Amino acid sequence: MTKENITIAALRLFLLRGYKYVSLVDIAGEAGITKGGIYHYFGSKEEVLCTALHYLFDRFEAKYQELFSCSQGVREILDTVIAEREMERYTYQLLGIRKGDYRLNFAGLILEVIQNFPEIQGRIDRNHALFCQAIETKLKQAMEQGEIRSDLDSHALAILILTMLNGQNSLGEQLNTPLLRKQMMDNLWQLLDRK
Amino acid sequence: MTKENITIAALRLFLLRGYKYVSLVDIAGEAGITKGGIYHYFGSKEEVLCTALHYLFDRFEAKYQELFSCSQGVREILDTVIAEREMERYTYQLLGIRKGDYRLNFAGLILEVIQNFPEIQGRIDRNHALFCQAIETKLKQAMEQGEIRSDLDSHALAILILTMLNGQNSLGEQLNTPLLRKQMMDNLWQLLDRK
Amino acid sequence: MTKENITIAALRLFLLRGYKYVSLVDIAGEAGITKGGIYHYFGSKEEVLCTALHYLFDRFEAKYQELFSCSQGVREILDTVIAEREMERYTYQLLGIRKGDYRLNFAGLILEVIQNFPEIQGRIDRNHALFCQAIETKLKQAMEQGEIRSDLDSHALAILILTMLNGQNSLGEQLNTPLLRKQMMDNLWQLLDRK
Amino acid sequence: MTKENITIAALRLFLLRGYKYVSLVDIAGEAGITKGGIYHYFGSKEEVLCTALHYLFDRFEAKYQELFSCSQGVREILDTVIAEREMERYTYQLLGIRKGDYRLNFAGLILEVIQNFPEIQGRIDRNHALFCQAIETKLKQAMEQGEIRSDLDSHALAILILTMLNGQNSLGEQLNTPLLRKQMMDNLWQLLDRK
DNA sequence: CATGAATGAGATTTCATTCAT
DNA sequence: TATGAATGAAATCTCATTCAT
Repeated sequence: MTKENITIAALRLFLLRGYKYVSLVDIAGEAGITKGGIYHYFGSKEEVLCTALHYLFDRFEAKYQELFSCSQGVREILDTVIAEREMERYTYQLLGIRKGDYRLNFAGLILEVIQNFPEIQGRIDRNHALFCQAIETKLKQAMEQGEIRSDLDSHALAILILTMLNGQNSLGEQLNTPLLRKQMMDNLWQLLDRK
Repeated sequence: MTKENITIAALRLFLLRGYKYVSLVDIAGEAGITKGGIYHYFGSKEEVLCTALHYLFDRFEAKYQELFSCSQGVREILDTVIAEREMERYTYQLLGIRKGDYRLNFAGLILEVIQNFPEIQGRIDRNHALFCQAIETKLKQAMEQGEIRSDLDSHALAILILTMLNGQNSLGEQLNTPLLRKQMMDNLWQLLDRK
Repeated sequence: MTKENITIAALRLFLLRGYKYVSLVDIAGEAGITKGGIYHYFGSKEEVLCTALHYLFDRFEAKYQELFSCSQGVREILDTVIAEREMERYTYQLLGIRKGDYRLNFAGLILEVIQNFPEIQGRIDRNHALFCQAIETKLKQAMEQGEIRSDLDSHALAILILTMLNGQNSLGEQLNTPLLRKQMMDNLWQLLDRK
Repeated sequence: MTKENITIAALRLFLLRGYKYVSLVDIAGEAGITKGGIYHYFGSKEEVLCTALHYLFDRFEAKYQELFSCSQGVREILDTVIAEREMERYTYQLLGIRKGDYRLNFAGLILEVIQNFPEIQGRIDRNHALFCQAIETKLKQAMEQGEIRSDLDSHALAILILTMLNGQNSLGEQLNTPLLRKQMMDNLWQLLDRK
């Protein structure tokens, strides 16, 4: 219970500011305990990071399955993921925060971690791979059922979609509005649509 | 002269490891002076960061102009930028390093800065905006000249391209190979091509 | 029962690493309980130390009596104590360890305690005094019976022997071999021998 | 200058209380600077310890040479070293303290270090070896010149003397008085004297 | 009896910053 | 200009101790 509190508090702060900008005092305060208490559950700050990211990825990966193996059409799913930023919404819900309160930065944390904590790289890569796989499977289905055009490479398409999702995080607020996301999605659909 | 040395040394290290993972001792060492000396040219570490980023963006923005206002066709330009990662290559050249030596992480630095240094956000947004503008102008031209289809919104397209570029940075090595980048580019062209 | 377990576990670790290098978690682990449990039997870590040392000294002092009041000649007893390091052997047996497993450092623990825990100094001094007394009594007997020369001061001799025993502990392995100990003993006998 | 100040301050405190009982704040205070300043000269607390011990041993070893290669007779030298505790007196002088101010515990520090800092063990062993060598050489000379009896093993004798010196440190004040030390020395001379 | 959660004081270490020279 | 000494705040981490259960 307390361990999960700490994990979630840490995750919230790491996503908000980045690993190096969050101190154990911050985490302890957010989790409602004291600094030393964290060491009852974790051996080091880095272990908190690992646990937090594994926690997040476990849930993300279940969420990917749920999203892409449902019976909805590809268009609806992509709308949910790209235009409505479902993963971001889900993260807020997971961490128990309302969207207006904080501005999370998932991509930033991942990039910080990738550069400086080699031992978590494997998990990040696996997460990316699972996400691609989920999209790709759905795309293949859709191609077989004539829902989208079938002369494109489904693997490359899946990566393109992942790339777009990651790229959205780097944009400032002016370039990341609901309207613009919807237009990007429309463009993507122009590409996929079977005419 | 010394100031530019420091700026470039700092930029190299910031891109390599992220702002918080680089100390002034590191920068001084890389620039061939001592820690105290940095304070002759800069008032604080944050000022070094600002200067370095402005330095980089100044050159980036000139580079955008050069890339997108040349007489080449859109396809060739996008190939250069997306598949061949021209901006990355250019950064290496600017900092006097060979590509094999280091692995830069532009997106990571930007996201770190966006989260924690509000005063540089403006410049980042401007940089994004200028990049979009350059693409957009080129796209409009191409539409007028019948080089690409003209029924798409050029602004949204430009943002889509920027998003893809940013997103590439977040991918691990397995998902960011020359071949995959080429396939992504092919997919993009399927969308743009006037059939 | 449990209390003696803890006492012995603590003694083992203190002798092995020194008081400050042993944590209550270590002791609890060695004793097969948890940290909190120690506080049922002891009021503080320092109390564990005191108890452990008193435990050791109680047995040491009984051992001195046994060694020096037996009917063996002085030479044999000194051989046992100096050349064969009987007290060390006895300590291993007391703590239930085989000699190869660990390398105890009795002198180190005593010196650490002497410097930093004044309240146990009395017991250490008493232990030294009892040891001296036991030797001295035996020496006097041997002088009366013409076993050793009788023109030396028995008190000073006893202290000299104690000093040698203490000093052996400080030596590295190269200067503390069975052969060298035997030679030291021979030299000592040259001094004592009635010619 | 400052570095030597820190080294000496640290040495003083380490000898007084033991490594683990001395904090960097203590050392900094004793040296007249602040905690952080120590890291200008030393990479870690352990490095301070190493430097301090090497500093001490360098001077000790020079002192051994001086003591044992002078033209005085063996008896006088041993009196100086054993009965008058010359090395202790010299240590006080080296660290700039008067004997009454502190009670140094050289043997305790050495034993703590031997157990817990393997990388300095070599130096300690070398120090012991050099000390033995110096005594042994002097003893051999004295045997040749008929100053002491020549039928004893000079190496074993040297170790016996070293052992006595080390052992003295472990004794409480009641067993380590000038008078008792003098008597121990007399006993030793009974052994060495050519009759 | 015993556990495990939690605290809080203190330890080592890092590092941006200042300043005399 | 530039250096190197020094500071001080803050970060990570350790651990004896307390206490509810």
